[in-house]
Amino acid sequence: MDFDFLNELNENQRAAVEYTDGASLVIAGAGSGKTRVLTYKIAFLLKLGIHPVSILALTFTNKAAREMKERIAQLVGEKTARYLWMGTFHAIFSRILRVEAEKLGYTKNFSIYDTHDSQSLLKTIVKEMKLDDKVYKASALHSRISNAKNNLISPKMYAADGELCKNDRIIKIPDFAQIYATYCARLRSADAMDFDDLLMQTNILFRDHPDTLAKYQEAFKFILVDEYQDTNFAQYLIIKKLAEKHEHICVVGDDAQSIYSFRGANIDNILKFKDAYRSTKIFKLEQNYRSTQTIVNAANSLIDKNENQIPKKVFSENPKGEQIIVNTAFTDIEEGSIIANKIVEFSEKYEYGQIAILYRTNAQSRVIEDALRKKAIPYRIWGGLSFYQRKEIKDVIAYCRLVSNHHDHEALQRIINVPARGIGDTTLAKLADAATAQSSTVWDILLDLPRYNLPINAGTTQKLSAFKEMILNFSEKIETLSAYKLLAEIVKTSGIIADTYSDKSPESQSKRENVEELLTAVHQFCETREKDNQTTSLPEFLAEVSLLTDQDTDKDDKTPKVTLMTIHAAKGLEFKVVFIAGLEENLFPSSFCNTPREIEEERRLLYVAITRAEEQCVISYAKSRFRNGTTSFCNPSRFLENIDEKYLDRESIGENSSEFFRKNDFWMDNNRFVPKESLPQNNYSKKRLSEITPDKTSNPNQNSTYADATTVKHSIFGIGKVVETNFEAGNEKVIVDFGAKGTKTLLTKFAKLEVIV
DNA sequence: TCTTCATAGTTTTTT
DNA sequence: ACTATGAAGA
Repeated sequence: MDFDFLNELNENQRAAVEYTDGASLVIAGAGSGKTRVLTYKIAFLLKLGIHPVSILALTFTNKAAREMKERIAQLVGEKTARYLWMGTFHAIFSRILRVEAEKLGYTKNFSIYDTHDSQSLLKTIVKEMKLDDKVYKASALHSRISNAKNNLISPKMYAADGELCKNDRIIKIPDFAQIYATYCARLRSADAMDFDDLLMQTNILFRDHPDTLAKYQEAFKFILVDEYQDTNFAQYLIIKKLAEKHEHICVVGDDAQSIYSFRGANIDNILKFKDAYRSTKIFKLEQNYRSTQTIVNAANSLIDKNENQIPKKVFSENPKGEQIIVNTAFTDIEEGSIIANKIVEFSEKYEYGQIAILYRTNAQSRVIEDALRKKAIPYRIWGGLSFYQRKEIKDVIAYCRLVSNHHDHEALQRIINVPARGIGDTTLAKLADAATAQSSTVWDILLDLPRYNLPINAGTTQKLSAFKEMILNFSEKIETLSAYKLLAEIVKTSGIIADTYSDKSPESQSKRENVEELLTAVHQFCETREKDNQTTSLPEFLAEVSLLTDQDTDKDDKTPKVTLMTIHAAKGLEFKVVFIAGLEENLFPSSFCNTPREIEEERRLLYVAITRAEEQCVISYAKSRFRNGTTSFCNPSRFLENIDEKYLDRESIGENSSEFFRKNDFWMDNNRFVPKESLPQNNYSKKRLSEITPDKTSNPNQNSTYADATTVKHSIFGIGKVVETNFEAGNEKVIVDFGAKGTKTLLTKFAKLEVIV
């Protein structure tokens, strides 16, 4: 047998890979080849003859699962790798829950409520209970419920817990337990689970059905868990139960990279792993292959300031490398410009694709984007508003959900009047009230509308009936049509995007394209499943798509681009050059942090950010920043003091900031400081000025960001030349000649144009 | 009932 | 800045 690939591992890595006797904990420092150990271990097991379906490998994101599967496929072949149980906790256990749904009182087509659905449901409940929605905020309630579920506290247990209820009274939400109970009841009647249910219901399944548990214990001979430091109690317990029989469990993680406690992740899971599994053997991977010595040492000097951690000494034998550059900017806008300039400088040595800009919050991306666009630096953003969160996509998905599960109330509520068909809020409220009164669902009311004698006029009754018939008609085709064909029919006959055909605005255009993109995705789904001789019904597509929240749009554009993303999203990735922006108090660490424990997590977050860099790391902060509608002054982050000064190179202090401040040479525009000259070739001051005092009589081009005849690139239309620009109601419009693709009018705030130099 | 306009409230990180 | 809700007009 061919085990040559093991030679690519160092001694510790290899030991971890080859150990298959009992439980093992792999403590893997940043860049120490954690993923490699995991993939090779799975490949090793497969080559030993273990059948892929008896290996369960759990990852933190869909992307991680996908990539790991690809790498394993390279080692053992695609045909074998395909059968691995590999995916996120949520994806894997939703699969199992669909199979076992009836045991828990759900159907196999249960809906999955996303965060938005959950909060919308909570709002309804708060309203129904006539509580103050300012005291009972949906987001706060939801995170509380999420917390409870992740700790496996059911509504009953919650209500019975004196401590918890007393605490609720103290923070003035005494009715929380009741809300929680109603929320769960509503989910159940809608035949829906929220994200946290996927873990909680799995636990209930395993608790109440020992035979089922035994079946999966037997099935999964080997269990591997990636990013174990970020598991919560519900996940811990699922693993514990599944692994009980064979204790062939291997978890990999790094306590120094635990950054998801806000989601219930419990760092104790990794710190106390050896207490949970008595046979535990611990492997430590301490050699960092990714980064320069300077970067590793700087990161170490930072993380040393944390009290709670497993002792380890990560080291690098790579070249010493450059120092970490620290830049100070006067404003957030200038920060963006400094970063853009630096990228231009680096671009002689590095490709854009090797550069990443990381930040604490998504909101920070905007100014950076602006700066990059000015310099014509191509970039792509990860996260933010993802494809599946767009209105039109959510609408289409809601149709699918209602078609496969008539009791999905959030879906029904969303689309009963999309497109407008004369069924307004009042009518829906009448239906919903009746449903609550009958303790059934709106759909049940619709099925037998005349019987309930609701005060709804004949016209509306007719419309409701038509809607019901339409959905029923779709539902009838679930078995006979593929997901693609059915979805195409839904899009066509429901008229969701009908109005966008008559409208030539870029918004409608992009709506249509997004829906078409979704159709392409379904098409691909069907094709792949057909190849594997699997069925391709709509509910099956839905089951997959409900958990595909982000970053599935890897449009295979070949052009190298600078990557922008939050640090959380960057976990597990690496880049030659990493910029970390916004190192300011109240931003990083976030102002939401109060306890030392929370500060430690933020410090770990910066540790994660720094250790993404292979060769160059550039940190920056601004002295003033536009946030929440106002400009506020900020102080440099305390974490800057935490990094040993000898690894830092503080550049360009005051070079073009404080001086300008002194000279008063900046615009104070809408409470925002805009340095006049600090940005090379910038048009900000002009642009801003034009926005305050739109002057239609003057030549509009003078105010524009895009001069006439500028060559620009549009993601869809390609390369074109600017013909005309103007401002209308503060919106910048450009007319661009795309040659063969025609001349288009674009709103610059929607169309992301790149300036081509 | 739908559309438009105005106002208010809110912004950490994600499956 | 941006969205989400509410009020007024069509």
